[in-house]
Amino acid sequence: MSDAADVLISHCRQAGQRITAPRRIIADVVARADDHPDVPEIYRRVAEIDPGISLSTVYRTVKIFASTGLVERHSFAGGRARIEPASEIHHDHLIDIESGAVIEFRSDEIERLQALVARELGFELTAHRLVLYGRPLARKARRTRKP
Amino acid sequence: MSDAADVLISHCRQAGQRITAPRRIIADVVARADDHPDVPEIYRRVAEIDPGISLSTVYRTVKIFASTGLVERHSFAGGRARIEPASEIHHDHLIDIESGAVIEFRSDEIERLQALVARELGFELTAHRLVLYGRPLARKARRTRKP
DNA sequence: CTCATTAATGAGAATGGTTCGCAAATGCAT
DNA sequence: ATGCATTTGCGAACCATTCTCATTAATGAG
Repeated sequence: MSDAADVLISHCRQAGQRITAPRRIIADVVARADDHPDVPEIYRRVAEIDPGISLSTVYRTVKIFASTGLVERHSFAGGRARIEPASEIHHDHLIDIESGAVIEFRSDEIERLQALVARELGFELTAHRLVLYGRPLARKARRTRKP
Repeated sequence: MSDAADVLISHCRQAGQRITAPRRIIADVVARADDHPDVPEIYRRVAEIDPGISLSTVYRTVKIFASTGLVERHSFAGGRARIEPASEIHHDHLIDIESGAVIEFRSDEIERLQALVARELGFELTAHRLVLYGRPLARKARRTRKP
């Protein structure tokens, strides 16, 4: 049981939610996920630990976690929501269009400009979603192999 | 029949697609839409003109238009794809979290930084999606009513 | 203009993610 | 321990989207 999972369950308790076995397991699976799984995938992982837990419960629990802000629901592609444990530091995503891999990044400069743009439009920026799509550059100057 | 619709159908023809009555109508509805409707909504508008056109056909036709690049499919919120006729000049979107309204904007500065960030990560930026969410600022200096 | 060819359509079924409703099971304060 | 409100599991329901397939229609050749 990771500490991140502990944080999730303790927040649950503070929110007046009951701590149940399914929630512990789902918290653990979500907390240790580093690959932005969608809910069906989380369900698969949860099922490996306890096959009795229903898909509904996974959806419900993920929704609860998301409402505490400790877990984020993104929607990169076709409909399904992809989940990640929220980190203190905000980041955006870059999708490798060849492999589908999700790379996290952060640019304070871009963040700053976003707030600025929003303000110019007469809005207070409350959230944003930035996803870049890119093709890996031919890496001629790589230094992981000898020449 | 707007000229934008004409552009759509002529592109269709050039792509070897047949020009049919349903496609003409759907092209017209999409071309004159300025509010990012989703497909079911486009279907509703199409049905007002010709109730015989099926939802399947609307989906198929929108997909064709999207493949020509003349129409864009965004996914701002829960699952459904929202459609807009593509303009020459790229823009991003700001969502008014109170009204749900979609405001279009453009920031060359942000665009430039995105390409830069991608390159630093070892990618050639091929596309991006930026959506800002904001709350309207209290407009103290409004001048639409007298004091 | 007529035909044959072949793509497009309509209607409905199928899919896949997500939510709902409800009876049965369970956490938790007492 | 016990009662009761919260959760769960299961299946049905939903919604957007895609697929199937028989029927219809657009297009190019003659």
